[in-house]
Amino acid sequence: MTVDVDSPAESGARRGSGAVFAPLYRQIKQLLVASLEQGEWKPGELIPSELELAHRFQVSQGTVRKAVDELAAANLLVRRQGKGTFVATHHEPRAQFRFLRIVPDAGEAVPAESRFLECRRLKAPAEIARQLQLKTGDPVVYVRRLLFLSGKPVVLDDIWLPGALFKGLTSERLARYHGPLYGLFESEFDTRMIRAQEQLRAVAADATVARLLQVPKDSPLLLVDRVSFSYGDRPVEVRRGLCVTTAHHYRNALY
Amino acid sequence: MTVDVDSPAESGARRGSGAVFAPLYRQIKQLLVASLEQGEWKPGELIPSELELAHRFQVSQGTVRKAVDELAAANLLVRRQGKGTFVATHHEPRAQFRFLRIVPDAGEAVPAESRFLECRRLKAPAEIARQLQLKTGDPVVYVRRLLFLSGKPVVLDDIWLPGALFKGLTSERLARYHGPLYGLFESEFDTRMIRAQEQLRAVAADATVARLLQVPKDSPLLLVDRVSFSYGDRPVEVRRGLCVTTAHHYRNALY
DNA sequence: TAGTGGTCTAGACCACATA
DNA sequence: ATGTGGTCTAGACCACTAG
Repeated sequence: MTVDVDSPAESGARRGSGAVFAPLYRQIKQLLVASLEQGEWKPGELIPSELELAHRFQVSQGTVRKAVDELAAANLLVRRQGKGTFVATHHEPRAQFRFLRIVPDAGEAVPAESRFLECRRLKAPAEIARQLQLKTGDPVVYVRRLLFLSGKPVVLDDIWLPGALFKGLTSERLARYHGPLYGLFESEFDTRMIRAQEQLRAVAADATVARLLQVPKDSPLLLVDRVSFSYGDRPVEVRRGLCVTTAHHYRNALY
Repeated sequence: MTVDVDSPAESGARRGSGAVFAPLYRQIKQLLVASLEQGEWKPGELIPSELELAHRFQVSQGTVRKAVDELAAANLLVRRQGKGTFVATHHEPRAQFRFLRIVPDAGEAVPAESRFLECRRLKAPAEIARQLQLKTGDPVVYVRRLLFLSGKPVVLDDIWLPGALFKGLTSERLARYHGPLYGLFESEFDTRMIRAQEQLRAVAADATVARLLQVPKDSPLLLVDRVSFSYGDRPVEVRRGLCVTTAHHYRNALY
């Protein structure tokens, strides 16, 4: 399910040898991930057919299929019968709500609208640096934005990104863009968010936050601390969201 | 992934006919779920081998394998190489943390301890009845309990269960039991929780809750509204948890 | 040694999309 | 008509478990 880096993974595809540390299809999977990471196929693009990949890697179609199956289950690839297999993208509407879990209590989920309040470079505080696997003081981009749902401010996000990856990111660039933030990141900065880990807590609104979210001071807010990862489990975003949950909630499914 | 009820599902397993509404392996899957639901194999028990099931259903081993794969992915079955395939159970430690998402900010997840405050029968309020797909006034069992982590009260749960399914459930029965609640439900009441849907919000503690959780009145608490489902997407539990998130948090993974 | 799930293959046919 | 993924089969062999 996850994007494991679970073995040395030789390139030689020998059948059932025993000297190989991972099953063939896992090796194929890692080769495909490597191609995705290196940008051989961009988000939204068609990848080669199963038969073509089978020839390339000198394995049977069934083995490629199993590798692709796992990548599709992990939302890295999307299969479309009759058309082919595509690299998943944060631009397709289907992917919108994978990382946006705040939905209205009643009615349909509505596309969110962003207002960017701040965007500036700064030296990473210790805690942020740790989470991004950087050194304290390394350059990071800091973004503060308000998320509006049905015209009401609902979420205040503070976002930290590694400066090295997001060089051209500015207030103007953000203001011009409309759509999911992760879409922008993948199109303009070659950084694709694959998975994220979140910690949720309830906190009281301080004066500044209360003003921005138009709620009374000390109102209970849902705090969502997120670290997002790209290929190879590299952390590439720290996000701290404060959500008003009077008319919205965070939805989750347990299996 | 989910336990779909996605077709009329004939029992006849004819190969690639076209008159059949679901692929063979989906039909097999539904037949397996039916056997689980009817208790042919109990939680923790070994189910027949793939070859045996293939003979029973008159399909190839590969088709059974695909059906079992999906059921294992949905956590209904557990495969153990060399031993066989087992019915998943809430008793095995592996399953504990699937439905308990509250973990300490630091240190390892510790087994939770329950103190039951109340357990009584009552007529279902409208909202609870709706969520349990009962009629208002139908009998339900109401349970209130405190969850302790490392000796501290952390979660106050209010739980509603269909009275028809939980006839013998009493305070004494609960007090005697140690372990996960869903383990008790599956062993003693033949009701297995398969999946759940949650809504999270931040709220302020009222006087009663504050006293029970040993926090100041109006402290921000994490409210977790859960509906749990058994086989066939039958709702069988409504749970409303209030969590102190000063030293703990709700953890979640996004893919 | 025997039985189980796990991997891999090769080939057939179906369902869907496009030209 | 062609090419894609989706399903199904049959058979071989591997890895793990237990008697």
